[in-house]
Amino acid sequence: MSASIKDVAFHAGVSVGTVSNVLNHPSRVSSKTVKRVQKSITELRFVRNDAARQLRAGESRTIALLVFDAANPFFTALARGAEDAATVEGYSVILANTSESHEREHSYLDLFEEQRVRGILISPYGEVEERLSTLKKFGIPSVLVDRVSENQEFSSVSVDDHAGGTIALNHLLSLGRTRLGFVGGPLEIPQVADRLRGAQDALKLAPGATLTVFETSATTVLEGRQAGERIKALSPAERPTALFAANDLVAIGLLQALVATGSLRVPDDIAIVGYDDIDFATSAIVPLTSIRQPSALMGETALKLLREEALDPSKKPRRVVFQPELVIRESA
Amino acid sequence: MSASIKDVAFHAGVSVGTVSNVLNHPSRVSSKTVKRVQKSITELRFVRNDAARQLRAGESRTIALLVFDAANPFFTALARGAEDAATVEGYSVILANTSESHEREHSYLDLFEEQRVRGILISPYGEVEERLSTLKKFGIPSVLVDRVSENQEFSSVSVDDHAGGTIALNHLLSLGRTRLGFVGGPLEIPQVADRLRGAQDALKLAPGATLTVFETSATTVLEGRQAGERIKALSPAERPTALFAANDLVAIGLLQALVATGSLRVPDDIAIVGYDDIDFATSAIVPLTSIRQPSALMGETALKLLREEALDPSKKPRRVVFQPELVIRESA
DNA sequence: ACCTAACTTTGAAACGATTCAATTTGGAAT
DNA sequence: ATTCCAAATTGAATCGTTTCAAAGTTAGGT
Repeated sequence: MSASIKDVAFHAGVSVGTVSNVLNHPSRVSSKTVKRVQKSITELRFVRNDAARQLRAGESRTIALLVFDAANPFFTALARGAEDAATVEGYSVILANTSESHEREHSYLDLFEEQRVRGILISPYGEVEERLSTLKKFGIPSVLVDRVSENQEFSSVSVDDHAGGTIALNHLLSLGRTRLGFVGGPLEIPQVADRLRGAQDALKLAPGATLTVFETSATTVLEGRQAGERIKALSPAERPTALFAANDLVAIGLLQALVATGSLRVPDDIAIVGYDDIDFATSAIVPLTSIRQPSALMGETALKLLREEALDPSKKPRRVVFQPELVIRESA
Repeated sequence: MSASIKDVAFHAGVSVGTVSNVLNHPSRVSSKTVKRVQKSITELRFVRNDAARQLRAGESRTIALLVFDAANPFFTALARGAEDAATVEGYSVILANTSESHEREHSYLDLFEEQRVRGILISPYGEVEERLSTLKKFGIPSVLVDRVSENQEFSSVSVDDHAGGTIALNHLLSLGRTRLGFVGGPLEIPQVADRLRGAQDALKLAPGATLTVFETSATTVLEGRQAGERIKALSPAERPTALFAANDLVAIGLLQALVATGSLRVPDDIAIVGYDDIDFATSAIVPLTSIRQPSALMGETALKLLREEALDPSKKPRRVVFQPELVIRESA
């Protein structure tokens, strides 16, 4: 169908080796020949066959990014960071969406192995470390994203949720609020638990301040709104004057319950800090103060770690932990 | 590094041809041999090298899906539909994100051509039909998604926005409202214009009803809120009693302006219909009545059209247009 | 004019799978 | 025991690249 390197060689009157050199090591070829070959390439619309190149070279130039929820803004930002970094290195990133399915997670890993991708960036949904471990033995390294490796076998890029909790609480304390509340759950989710612990640890340094936990069964807008109703029903004396929500969705739910019906003012009566700094945070009824994770930077870093492992498979895994950042808007 | 078909053949004491047959045409091989070979395959952890297979077979089993905004819930749903359909056919889908960059759009098309993907599903960002046309000549078919082909050269899957507008307006009329408003813009965006025209055409059949257009400069929450402020400032006599928003983001902005400050009730004073039925529609302050597009079905259909073209490249392009659907919640 | 060193170009081998014509095997029928 | 046929198996050729040792070319110094 399309022209091969042989056709180009014939058309330009040189050998296939020379054409290949024009493609991969132009400095080895005289500039006159380079020009002639390139002319043939455009005339014949030659496009390198990646399968053949990869077969011979033994390694591909694609990196796979496997996430369990491609719709999550955090992951799309991360993907963009990884893609940018990959482009610089001459790699391309293909994105695959687990869609929170164990089966899909495995079948994509199978596909990537057949394709002999250069490496895998993965935000694991199920238990895959063992599988990744065999892949590593066969020359396909992985880097974990937004999750640390249980057995230290893999490099990882994550965010310090404990620090995020501390930052959020300190901000609320700095506003002079002392009757505080944490809204979110379930507390089994590591991220939620870490954020709460970070807040509690910050509290220890603030004598006189209290932190009540309002646990929810999920971190959704709906659960946030229900928690908000509970809080609104409290007497002014026991009602917290500041809330730290486990994520922005919960915070938006809180806003809806507290503000929409007009009974309380944010931040005057109750200050609110969210987490994640999603796009909707800016356009909430009251623009939301939130904790931002450096998602694009995380993607970029994950790619760099992957490249390190690809170059030297015996390299000791590195664990990179990013610090979150406070973004102040109007809600606190 | 990893075992090849030759290693498996040696280990099982058969020829490479037999191993290949076990992999691709098991019926041609005696069951005794099949078993023995499969044992060797698992013992050696043999995994087919896709590059070699593809080189020899001349065609890949991957389909590329290229969208300009992977974060848009509409596209992720569409992607899922396409993936499901692909799995059934034995194909896999890789997702690439243009990120609203012309350069990226082109470089991904280059990559796909090098990889000789089996076909491309694309929601074009820039002017790419010419490029797709050459790809088609070289055996890589494309199907346009959420956009129709200008020169009829490609199959496409889209949604009837005109009908969506009609459905929305008829619903508002059926609630007995006669002073209506359309909020959204810019009107140069084909989707927005079609929705408005659909609404205007429905209006013609309802004597006595009027439709005022409140144009915005973008379809965002912020613009929706500003439009809402303008509408709130109108005298009760001229204020519409029902609004049709060009999309859910605008509708959410309207809700914020009208409801959050407590002066008007939705739907009692003003009914609101959105468009797209995004996740946030359910969790808006007042759960939003909206127009849903069958995103997953669209992905599935796009994949089927692509397969048709892949099997018979001379096939005439087909244009599939889906009908949107009204989802009634509380806002109207 | 000749030698050398540096630079160019060549062409065959290799990557790992699939295909298919040719060969071998195993039974059934005689 | 012999013949014959279908079923099973073999192995060489092939896909399009890259690599690299070997051969060829050029120019500079004497």
